[in-house]
Amino acid sequence: MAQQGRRRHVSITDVAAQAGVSITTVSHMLSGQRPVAAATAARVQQVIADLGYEPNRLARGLRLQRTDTVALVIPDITNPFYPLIARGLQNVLGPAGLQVLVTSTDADPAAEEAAVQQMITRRVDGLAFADYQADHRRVAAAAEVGIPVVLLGGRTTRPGIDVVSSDDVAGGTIAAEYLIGRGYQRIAFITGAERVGSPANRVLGYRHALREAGRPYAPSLVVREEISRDGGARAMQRLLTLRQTPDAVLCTNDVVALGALDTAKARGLRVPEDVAVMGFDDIDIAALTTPTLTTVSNRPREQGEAIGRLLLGRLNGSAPRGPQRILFDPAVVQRDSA
Amino acid sequence: MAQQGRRRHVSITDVAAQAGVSITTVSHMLSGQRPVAAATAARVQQVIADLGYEPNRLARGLRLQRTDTVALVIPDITNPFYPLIARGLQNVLGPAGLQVLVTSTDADPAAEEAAVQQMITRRVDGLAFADYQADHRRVAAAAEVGIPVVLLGGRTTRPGIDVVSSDDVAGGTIAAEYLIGRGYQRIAFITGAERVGSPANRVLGYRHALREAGRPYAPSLVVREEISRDGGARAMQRLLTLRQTPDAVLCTNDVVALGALDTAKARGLRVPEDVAVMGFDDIDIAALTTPTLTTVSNRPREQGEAIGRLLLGRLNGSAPRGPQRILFDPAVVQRDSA
DNA sequence: CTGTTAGCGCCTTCAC
DNA sequence: GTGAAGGCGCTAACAG
Repeated sequence: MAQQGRRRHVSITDVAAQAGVSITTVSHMLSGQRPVAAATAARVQQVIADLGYEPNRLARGLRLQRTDTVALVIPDITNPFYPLIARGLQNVLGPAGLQVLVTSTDADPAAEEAAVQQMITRRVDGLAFADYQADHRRVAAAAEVGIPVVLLGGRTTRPGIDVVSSDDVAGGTIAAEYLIGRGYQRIAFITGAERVGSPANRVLGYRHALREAGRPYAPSLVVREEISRDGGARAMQRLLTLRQTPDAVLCTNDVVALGALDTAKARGLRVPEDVAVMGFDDIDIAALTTPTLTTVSNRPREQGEAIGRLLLGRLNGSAPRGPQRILFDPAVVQRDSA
Repeated sequence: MAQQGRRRHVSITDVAAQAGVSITTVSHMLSGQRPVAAATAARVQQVIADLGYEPNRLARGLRLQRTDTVALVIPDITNPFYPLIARGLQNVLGPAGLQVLVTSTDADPAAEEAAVQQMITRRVDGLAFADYQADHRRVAAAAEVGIPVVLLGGRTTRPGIDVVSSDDVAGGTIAAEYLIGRGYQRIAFITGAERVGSPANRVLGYRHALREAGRPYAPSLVVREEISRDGGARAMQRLLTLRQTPDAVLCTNDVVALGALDTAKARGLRVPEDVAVMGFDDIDIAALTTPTLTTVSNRPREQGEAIGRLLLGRLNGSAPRGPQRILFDPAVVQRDSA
C-alpha cells in the first residue's frame, strides 16, 4: 500500500546487496553494455521488481554529463499557439527519450533571463526559446556554455543558435493580398509596439503587398498595442474613431483578432459585412468563433517538430557546423470573418 | 562570443582554484550558510562572474535528495483547460523556487504510466496528475515511493494522494437550479457515455435539482454522446426529434455546447428564446460565441493554484497527516444563451 | 573565518 | 563472467 511518510528511494546498491552481486553487474544488466549470466540476470531482475527499484537520473546525469532534458521557454502557455509548439516538440523528442521542460515567462525580460539561467543550472541538453521579439541576446548565456539553442521566430542566426520561424514577411504579404483580392479598400493592421520580431515583419509584408497593388500606405491604419486580447480590443476601438474607418483589419495574431472581434461585436458591427477581421496563427479557437476567423496558418505543431529535429541533430552531432534556419511558408485559411 | 562546440561547464572546483580558496568557502558564500570574510566574498564573486559559473543542480539534487521540481502530467496540453491549470500551478510554485515539468499523455494509459515512472526516476519532489477518469491507480507507484501526489478531478483520496476537483455534483445542481429559476420547463442534458467521472456527476447534480424542485425526471431528456463539438451537434439533433422538445439544454462542457449551438443555428432556432443552451467550464470561447454562452465556471487557474499549495504544504511538512481533498464551488456565469 | 572529507547514486575503466 | 574503485559536482559535518 501507499506510504504516508517520506521513504528513502532504493538505490542500485540496495539491489546489488539483495541480489548478492556487485553494483557493476546490476548496472550492466540494466544497460546491456556487457553480457551477464542468464541466472544472475534473472535474479537481479527479480530483486529489482521486488524492491521497486527506479534508477536515479540525477546520478546518471551527473556521471554522463547529459540529462536527456530539453527546455522550452515561451511567453504564455495560455496562448494556444504555444501548447501546439510544445506538442510538436514533444512529438519528436519523446520517442528519442527526451523530456521537455516547459516554462512561461509572460514576456517579462527578467523572467526570461531567470528561466534561461535556471535551465543552465539544470544542465538541459538543449533549449528552445520564444519571445515576441525573438531576441537572440536572451539566450546568449546558454549558447555560450555550449547548450544548443533554437530560437522560435528569430530572423538571424548566431553561432550556436538555430532559428525556426514562419516566414512572417510572406505571411503579411499573402494576408494583405487576400484582402485586396476580396475587394477591401481600407485595410488596417493591429500590431505590437516593438519594431522587430514577427509582428513587425508581418507589417513589412503587408506594406509590400499594398505597394505591389498600387495602394497607398496610410500610417494611421497601423496601430500598435499590447499583444493580447485586450490590446486587440483597444486597438479596434481606436481604429473606429478614425474619420475614415477601415473595412478590413489584419491582426498580428489570432488572440489579438479575438479582441478586435470583441469590440466589433460590442459596437454592433457585422463581421465581415461592416468590417472584416483576419488573424495569424490559426489556433483552434479560430474555427470556433462566430463568425469563424479567417487567418494565416503558421503550422505551430510542425514548427515545434522542426525545433525538435534541429535539437536532435545537434545532440547526436549529425547537424552541420554552422547555424541553421528553417522557414515555414504561411498559407491563408479562409473562413467567414474576411 | 558564443561557442560552436561543446564546452565543459565550470564547476565549483574551478571557482575555488581560481579564487584561491576551498570549495567549502565558495559553497557557503553562495548559500549564505555561514559567514565569509568580506574580502574573500568579493574575490569569489568576481571569479564567479569572470568564469560565468552556474551551479549544477543535478549534483546539488543528488546531495540534498531534493530537486525543486514538480511534475504536471495532463491528458492534453492543447485543451485550453490544462494550460490554465499549469499557469496556476506555476504561479504558486515559481515563487517558492520550484520548477514545473509538464507532460501530455493523450489520455493513453501506457503513456500515463511511462510519464509517472519517468518522473520517479527524475526524483521530482511532487506530482500533479490529471486524466479524464481521475484514476488513483495511475499514480500509485509515485505515492508508494513517498512522492506527494495531487490528483486533479479525483473523487476519493488515498494515503499519500490528495485531491483537487471542481464539485461536479454541485455544478450540475446549480446549473439546473439556474435554469429552473429562469422559468424553463423541459430541461435536457447532453453528457458523455461513461457512467463515472465529471460528466456523470454533473448529471447527478441535475437530477438532484429536479427532485428538489418537484420536477419529474425524464430519461429521454438525457442524451449520451461523444464529448466533442460534433457530438453536441448530434445530440441536439436527437433532442429536436422528440415529440416534446426541450426548452433548455445543459451540455456537459462548453465545447459540447458549441455543437448544440451549431444545430440550433442550422435549424433556425433562436437562442435562448426558442431553446436555451448552457455549458460547463467557462473556457475563453464561451464569451465569443453568438449568443455568448452561459456556463458554469470551474476556475482552472485557481485549481492549479490549489494543487500548488497542497504540494507546498506536503514539501515543507506543514500539511496534516491524512490525505486532503479540495473541492471548488462552481458558479454560474450568466451570459446570453440561457 | 576557513579547510578536509565523506558521501549522494551511477557508469566505466581496469583488473581478475 | 564478475568486481573494485574512481569520480561527476555539490553540501555539511567535523576540525582547526
